[in-house]
Amino acid sequence: MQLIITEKDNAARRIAEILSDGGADAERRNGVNVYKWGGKRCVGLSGHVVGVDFPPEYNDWRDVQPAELIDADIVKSPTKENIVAALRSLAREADEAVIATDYDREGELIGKEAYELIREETDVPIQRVRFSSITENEVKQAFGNPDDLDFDLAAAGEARQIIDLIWGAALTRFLSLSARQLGDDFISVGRVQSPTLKLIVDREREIEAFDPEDYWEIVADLAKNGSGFEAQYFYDDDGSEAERIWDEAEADRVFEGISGQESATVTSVRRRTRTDAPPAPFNTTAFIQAAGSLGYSAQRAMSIAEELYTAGYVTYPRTDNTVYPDDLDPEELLDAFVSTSPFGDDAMALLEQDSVEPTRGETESTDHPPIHPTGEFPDRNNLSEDEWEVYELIVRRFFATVAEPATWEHLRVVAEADGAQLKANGKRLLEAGYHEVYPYSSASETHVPDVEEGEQLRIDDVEMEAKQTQPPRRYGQSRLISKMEDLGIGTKSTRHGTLEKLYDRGYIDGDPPQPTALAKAVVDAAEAFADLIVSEEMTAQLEADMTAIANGEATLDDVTDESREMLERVFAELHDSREEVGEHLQESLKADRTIGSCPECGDDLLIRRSRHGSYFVGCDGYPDCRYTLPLPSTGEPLVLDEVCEDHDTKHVKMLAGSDTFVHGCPRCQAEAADESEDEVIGECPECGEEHGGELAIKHLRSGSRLVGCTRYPDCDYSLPLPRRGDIEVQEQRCEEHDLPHIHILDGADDDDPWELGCPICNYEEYQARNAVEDLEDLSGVGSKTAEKLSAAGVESPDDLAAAEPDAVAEQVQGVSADQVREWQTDLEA
DNA sequence: GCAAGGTC
Repeated sequence: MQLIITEKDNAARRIAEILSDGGADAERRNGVNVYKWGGKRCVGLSGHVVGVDFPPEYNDWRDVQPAELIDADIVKSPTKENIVAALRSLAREADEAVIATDYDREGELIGKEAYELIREETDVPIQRVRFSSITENEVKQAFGNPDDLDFDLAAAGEARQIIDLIWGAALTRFLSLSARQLGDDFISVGRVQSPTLKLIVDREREIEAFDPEDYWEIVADLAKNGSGFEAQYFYDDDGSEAERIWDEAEADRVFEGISGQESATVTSVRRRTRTDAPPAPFNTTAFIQAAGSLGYSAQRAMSIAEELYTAGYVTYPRTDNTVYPDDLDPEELLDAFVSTSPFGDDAMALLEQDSVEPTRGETESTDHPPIHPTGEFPDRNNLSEDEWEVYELIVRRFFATVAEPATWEHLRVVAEADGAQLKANGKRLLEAGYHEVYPYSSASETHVPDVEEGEQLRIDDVEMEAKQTQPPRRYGQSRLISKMEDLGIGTKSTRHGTLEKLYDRGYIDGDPPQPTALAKAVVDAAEAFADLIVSEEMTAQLEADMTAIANGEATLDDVTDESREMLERVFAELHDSREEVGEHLQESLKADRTIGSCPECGDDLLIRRSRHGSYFVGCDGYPDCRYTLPLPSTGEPLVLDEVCEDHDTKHVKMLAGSDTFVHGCPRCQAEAADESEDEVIGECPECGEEHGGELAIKHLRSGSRLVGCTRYPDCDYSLPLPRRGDIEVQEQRCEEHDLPHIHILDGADDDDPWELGCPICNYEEYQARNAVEDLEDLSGVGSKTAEKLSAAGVESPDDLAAAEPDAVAEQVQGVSADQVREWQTDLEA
């Protein structure tokens, strides 16, 4: 039997299809898909299935000096047990193996990992095939000319793994230990995350150091016949054009001069035609950027693209390539859209062009094509709105890459008034070209009328605007990702994840991301003692070393030994500064948690964590001062820059994924609760009859509101109410529970309140909805299936776990008993 | 529990 190994299941399926001429069957082994036909088996890995780490005796951070990690052994162990087991068992049945992982460095290393696992089972021949895209031609060609694994290239990848682990782990542990941050809140550094963080911190430093300067600009409204347009004053500044006037008296003088004139005389008219080339095919970075301008975060854009890829609608979304491969026939792909809505007309128009010649970007690589639609067309109803919007972006980008350039007419008019020059730049779209099919890049025109030299233009109005120079802008997420690409740090698959990591570590917050005091302290410390780890130079050096290993000019040991020596020197320096570094980090951690000063003793008011893990606001003077304020029980608190004017206290935001909300000033929240009175609305269903408990609308000091029993804490019956909006009790009462209906006014539109209805009914509906949503979250239960299940009485994961598989299969069309058993196994896990 | 790199 011949065993074929690919990097992912998707590639395994497609290669099996090609090599078997569509005759392959799929079976499962250890939960892994295996495709079989004739004497062949094809299995997909899931990227790396083994990982590097230190031996277990190095696991205790307190027991091991961080520097000891530098010379510690490094062991490889399976990270995907089921796949490794499937591979081993297939290997025992094989009499030859072929490695068909991606055609790049990491693919070669993943191939070597598979090679070593197979070698532990058998000594059958193992070959390597390489192809740059999974098409019939390329794949058959590659399998007809197998080669050997490139162990030097794989070793280059291993050197990276080792260096990243040693530097990252040793320095991360050092900083975490020095600041006594050992729990979930450890302080991390790494070859990619730290230079990225430094980009953000450096920009913030520029913004903080920025000293704004005053300047003035003068704009005149000119008119020819009835047609008005704006023209801006400019002057010659050492051969270049300048609009900003730095001296107020000078600005006044120019302003008065122009204002005293009735008209301006045209001194020059220049017309130019400019072509505006269509964009290059999408690589990951360009895609993230385009999705970013539609409002998607980098992470969200990638996760939608991955779903579209898994569903078969778009190609692999992780790619650097910006040149379509030869085997992509653009006309054939356009054809696939001709009969679809809403793309049919555009596809037809593109096919009618004289030629369909795609644009080419700068990077051509061998692993995956640029992101483009596959031609498999989704049913719009099966996609969420976001998925559809991103799909449309990818389709339209493909359209744009095969469309004609746009042409613009630029018209520049200069007129003179009182010796001052005024300019107007007009822009008119002559040929829309690719803009017809790609509405995402701006095609807006600026109107300037046709004029001739010597013509008089009426001056309708003149304005002088006082302005200030602005600090540089913070980098947005997609800007950071393209900056990372420019600097060569991270990869197409990891850059968006690195940003996510910086958020998780408490280094940045908000969008555009803003660094915390901790982030600044980490960058300070690294700059002082381990400059390399915050510099893109580390990656550049590593790349050069890896190239040398791949070319056989250096060995893995040469490179890793040298790197170990450099890190030894870093630790020699760090040794004496451990306390100083730790103190600086701790001060910054405290600054990030400080919201103001204590109203009772004036000490710092901090966000603290109780022994049970819940957050609250407490005084730094504890135990002498016992002032506290509660915080909401959901989410992680984040201190905002915004300050409450009444209490000189910073606002707090609670981060809880999609339930994130701004709590505001904790003192205001507590005071509002103290001043509010409970409003009784009915009898407590739990203890009303027996003890006379009543239900009341209550405001808690933590900012939450609820309908709860007046006998609390003897009776803890309660129903949650929304955190925001005015609560309005209605006349209308619920017949079943004898409680008044409730409306929530969010202030935006008082005529259209949120009609909550009876609080008990509302809460019951809310719970039922949540249960069905939990059902949908189970892998394999789509929203349609969840609907059908709940119609059959299976309304929550608990119901499903308790259900009789055969009975469910009988009641719900399209669901088998085996399927139900599989869900039940997942539920137990 | 540390990194970065694959993949889901």
